[in-house]
Amino acid sequence: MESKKLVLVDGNSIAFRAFYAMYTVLEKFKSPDGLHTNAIYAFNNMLDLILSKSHPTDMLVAFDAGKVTFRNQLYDDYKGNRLKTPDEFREQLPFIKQLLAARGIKTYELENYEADDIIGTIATRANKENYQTVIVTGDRDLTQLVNDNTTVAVTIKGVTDLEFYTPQHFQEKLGITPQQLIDLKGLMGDNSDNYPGVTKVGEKTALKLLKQYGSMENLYDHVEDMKASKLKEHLIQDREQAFLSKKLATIKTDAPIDLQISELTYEGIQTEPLKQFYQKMNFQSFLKKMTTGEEDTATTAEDNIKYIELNADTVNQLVSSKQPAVVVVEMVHDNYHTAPIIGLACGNDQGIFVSDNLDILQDKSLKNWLSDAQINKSVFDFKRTYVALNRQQISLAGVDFDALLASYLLDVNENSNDLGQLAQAYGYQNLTPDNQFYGTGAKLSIPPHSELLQHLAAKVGAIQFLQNKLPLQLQEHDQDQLFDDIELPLSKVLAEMEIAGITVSRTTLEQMEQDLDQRLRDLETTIYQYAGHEFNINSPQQLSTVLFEELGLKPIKKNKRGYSTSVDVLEKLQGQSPIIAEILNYRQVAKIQSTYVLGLMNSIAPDQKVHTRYQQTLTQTGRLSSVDPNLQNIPARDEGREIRKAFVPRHADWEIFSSDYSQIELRVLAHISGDQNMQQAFAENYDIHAHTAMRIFGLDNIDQVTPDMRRQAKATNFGIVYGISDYGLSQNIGISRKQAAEFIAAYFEQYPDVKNYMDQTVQKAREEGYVETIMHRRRYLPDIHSRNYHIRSFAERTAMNTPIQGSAADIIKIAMIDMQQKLKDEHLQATMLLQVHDELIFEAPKAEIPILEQLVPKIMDSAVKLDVPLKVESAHGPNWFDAKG
DNA sequence: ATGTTCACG
DNA sequence: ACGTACGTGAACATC
Repeated sequence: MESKKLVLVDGNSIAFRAFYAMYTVLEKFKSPDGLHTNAIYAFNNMLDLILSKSHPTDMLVAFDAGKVTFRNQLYDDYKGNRLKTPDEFREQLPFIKQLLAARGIKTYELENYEADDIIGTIATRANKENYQTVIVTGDRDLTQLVNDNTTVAVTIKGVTDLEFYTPQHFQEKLGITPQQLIDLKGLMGDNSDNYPGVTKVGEKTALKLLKQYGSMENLYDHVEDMKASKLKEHLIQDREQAFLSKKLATIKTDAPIDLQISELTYEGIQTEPLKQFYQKMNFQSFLKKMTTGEEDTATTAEDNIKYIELNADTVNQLVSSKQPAVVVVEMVHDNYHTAPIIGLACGNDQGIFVSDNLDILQDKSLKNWLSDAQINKSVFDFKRTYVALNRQQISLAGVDFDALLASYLLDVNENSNDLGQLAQAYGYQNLTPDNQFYGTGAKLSIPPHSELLQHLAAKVGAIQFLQNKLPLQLQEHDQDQLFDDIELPLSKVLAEMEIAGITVSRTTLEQMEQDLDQRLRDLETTIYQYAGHEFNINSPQQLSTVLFEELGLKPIKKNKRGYSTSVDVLEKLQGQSPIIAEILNYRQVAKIQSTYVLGLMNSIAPDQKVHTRYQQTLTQTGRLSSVDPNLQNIPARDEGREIRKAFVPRHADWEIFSSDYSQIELRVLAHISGDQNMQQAFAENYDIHAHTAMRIFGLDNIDQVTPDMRRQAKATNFGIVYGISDYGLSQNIGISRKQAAEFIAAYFEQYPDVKNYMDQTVQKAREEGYVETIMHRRRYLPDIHSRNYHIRSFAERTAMNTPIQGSAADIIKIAMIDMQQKLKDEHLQATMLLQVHDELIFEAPKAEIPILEQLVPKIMDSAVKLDVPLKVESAHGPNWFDAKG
């Protein structure tokens, strides 16, 4: 007999997962009549996956019928802590049912029962008729139904990443049988369904008890024999509660369902209705898949785009128009300071003009057109385009839209930095992503002439498409100012800083290299002597063998591969063996040598400068990052600081000048929380850490604060900014967790509105799905809804930290734009070279230093108006090392 | 390709 | 009951 295969889907649970899996694109997925479609889309993806994987003969999607079920009669507060489901989700449910109808899949719901019970009942009936059953759900509770004929697929991440529970897998994972799951839930309760279990019994304890006693019934039969303990008391105390919880956890297998298995036959799609449905939802990719019958191989169609080859004959047609245009400068490699340009594409009302012959860039009329500020232009990645054209002595002007910057502001997760991917995410299907078009790594190659030109033309098409979508969304997010007045102007400032570059003295580095090399040899010799043999000190694995096996030291911390040998571990081992100090020293010196001395030398350009690239569309908070090389993590403390001596001005008789914001993040916190006590401390220019110490230690006078108190208060201030936890603080300053908790409580008592800010921000993230900076920079935090404590807590700390870190980033960005303008207006030779989060670094003729000492702090102070003053400190010297106050 | 360690704010 | 400080990039070893 041919075996029958049944798929049962937990409709509400999967739909809910689908909604949050695509939460960040909520506003991008809308049907023409304004309906949100993200959950419908993701749900459909899941259906495609499960159908292609399981090939069912029969299928049913079960839904919850309403809020109240028989479980509420057993226990009033069942699911009592559930938040109201968002409207954007609820409006999609009826359409998911429509989708299922068009796909020929039965749905079912039943008054008074949950979808679980429908599934449990049908699965049980199917077992009797020799079906192979697969249950798809986001709810682990359903794994109690697992048996030899029933597999449960639980979503891990999103809705297409599934974990398949068979009896074996279940056993391996939990060490009990699927049937024991209800005993487990009875003992430990369930937070998300809001029923209690036994006090102080969690998963670990419950599993231990079940492995010993087998079932709750047997456990309670023998509970009196247990030796006296808190656990025993709790078990006895909560007996009734535990059995109630077990009952709540038990899925019905005999619900009164008037549906025969024979009615569940999967009929396959109803072509016309499904097509119409996709059209109504604007699901272009699903439509395409239907009509072409192709699988999901990026079915782009670049040849839909018409273009004209750009050459001496056609260039006049392009530049004759003053109409808005799109400009694309193509380079395959990341580093646009050095990458060869392989193509150019320009589009306007005259058509799309494309060339892979770079001689055209020497054309006078084209150059003038590109640098004409009166002609509005759109690009993807202004900074990259500007720097590349600058290498051809062309000063690109008139750019008023950058699709890369816009997409980043709309959603900081959208940082693939690829136009094709971005355009596809917004529904434009005519551009192949670059990694696919050119290949990656060893397979990277440039396709032949005509294909390349077609690809460039498609890029112009994609930018034109995005230009019609993204500005409206920026407006909806209230991000016009952030885009027009901050990110786009900043992009040019950064380009100029990168092009300027900072001079690095090769001879200084070579000298350091010699010295460090000798020291490394000496340290190696000593370490080998202590160890008794040679080994690779850089290998954590080999080092841990030497320390923890051969020398018999006690491991402190584990990591995935074995025992940790990180600094904090080694510091705790100090004194137990003389080898430790030598290793710590070796690590430090080796780091300086390999990353900074040798690494930096490798990135010095022929002009003796290093030209970093600032990533403007990468971080989740709005900060910049710096790559190739990273000039934002040059050592600033201890011995490594010496490296800064190699960073020098480009002319003799010039100096390096540096200004930094003092405690900008705490000042931002004082501002946005509105906390009067903290604001007053800044208004009076108190030593903020000492002042905090005085408050949390309950002292009357700041003179009573000891250095150690100040140190602890300082760490607490930092902790607050990071979204504090008692554990984190205790680790950082080496106190007990309880003490740390007391610190935090005292802190919040002294700064009550800081506490309010933290609570409100987390609440806002839950309600709106995102948090914002003072300039409306936005970060979505879908994990704030996670059922996983760890993931959720992380999102909560992020919610607290991001507005603080991100607003500080906003402020220095404004200061940079103002500063660059001021340098120009005042005709100063001084050049802004680097930004290190709260610090700006310049080079300038000595004669201009007194001017900068006035000007830079003034501009930085007045970048924004906060309820607390900003404070800027400056220093200067013959190199970066000496330009430190 | 991924994890560990360590440099910065 | 559980396991964490927030944001980055580079070198190196190991998979």
